[in-house]
Amino acid sequence: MGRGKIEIKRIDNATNRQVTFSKRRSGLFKKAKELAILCDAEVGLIVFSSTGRLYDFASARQLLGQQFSGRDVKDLQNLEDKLEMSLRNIRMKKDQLMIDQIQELNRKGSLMHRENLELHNKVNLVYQENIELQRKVYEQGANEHPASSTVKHSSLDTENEDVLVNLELSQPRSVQRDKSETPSIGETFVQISG
Amino acid sequence: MGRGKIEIKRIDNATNRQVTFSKRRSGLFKKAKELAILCDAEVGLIVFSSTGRLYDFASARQLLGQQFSGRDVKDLQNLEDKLEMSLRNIRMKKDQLMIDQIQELNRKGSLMHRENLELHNKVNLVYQENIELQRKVYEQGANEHPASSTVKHSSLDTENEDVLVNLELSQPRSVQRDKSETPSIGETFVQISG
DNA sequence: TTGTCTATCTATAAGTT
DNA sequence: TAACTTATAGATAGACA
Repeated sequence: MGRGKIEIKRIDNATNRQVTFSKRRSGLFKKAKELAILCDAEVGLIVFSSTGRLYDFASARQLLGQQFSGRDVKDLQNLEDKLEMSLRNIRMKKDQLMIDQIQELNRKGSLMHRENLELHNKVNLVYQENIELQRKVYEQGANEHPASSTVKHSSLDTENEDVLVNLELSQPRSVQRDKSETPSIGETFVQISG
Repeated sequence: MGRGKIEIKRIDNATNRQVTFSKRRSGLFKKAKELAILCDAEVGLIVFSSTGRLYDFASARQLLGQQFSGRDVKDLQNLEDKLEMSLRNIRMKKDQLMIDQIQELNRKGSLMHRENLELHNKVNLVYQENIELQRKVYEQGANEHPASSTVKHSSLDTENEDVLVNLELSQPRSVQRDKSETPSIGETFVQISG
């Protein structure tokens, strides 16, 4: 229904596909609503785009199953079975997703922990170096300007254990990255839901 | 989209409504399928006519929820909740329907039982009458043709209890009647599913 | 009822902004 | 990218078989 006739097969061009999806989806929902009104029918429609977005419609402002006076037991049993199977599938998928994400979080957590240990060692080294430098500066200063010794100890002057704990508990920056992108060390956080 | 434009409101004429339902339903399902194919989307469509007939379509030959790699946990939780509520509603409706039908069966069963008792009494009466008649015939025959006494006892010549049991266990004729029609006594059977 | 016909209305593909 | 435009394909209301 347009300038040209199109074959009914997956549209290759992603942009065209998205545009057509948007147009046809709104057309479909419109027609579903019209059918419900014109013919006094119950209509339920659910659409997932290929990118995972959800669109749905149910006539009569009520969930499936709130008015089935006309249905017989066999039909209802059938519907119940289908819904139960869908429910099982969705639960499984959801559980798997959560398990995956927990594993991923654990993996990245342990990476971060290793990174923290390394940073801790680095800090320790720099700290020792610093003390050494300060000592030298102090000795030099004592020789040349005995009265102007003002180089203070920095905040690094704490227990090593404290430094490590602070690093582990630090808040992640807000992340919204493509999953396929390889995260650099120090950006290993995962969001549970979108 | 036809000879005239129509307003989107319930079609009053039942015949027109049915015809329009049939046409538009097939159009809707066609478009749902096209959307699924053209745009690589998951589409689920379910329609109940006002007379209670069910039509449905789900893309990709699988039940809702068998391929949701792209979905996040929040969406799936949402879907799970909706399906669970639908399931509860359908179960309740089904259970109520079955309870109603069991009650109806009990009611009609007790009617039948009463009817059987009455029939039993009637049979008893007729049987006694029969015995009386046979006796008279025998006495008459003995007077006129002593050698030709051939009137036999019929199959009614059984224990009363047996007669009653047989009546209660008799097979119903096949019934497919409108529920609103008042059944005559002796046709009080109910079908569980259509 | 169920299908066919066809004038007319609607949806939309491709193009434009 | 999203919103308009427009020519054309597609859907369908009403009539009839």
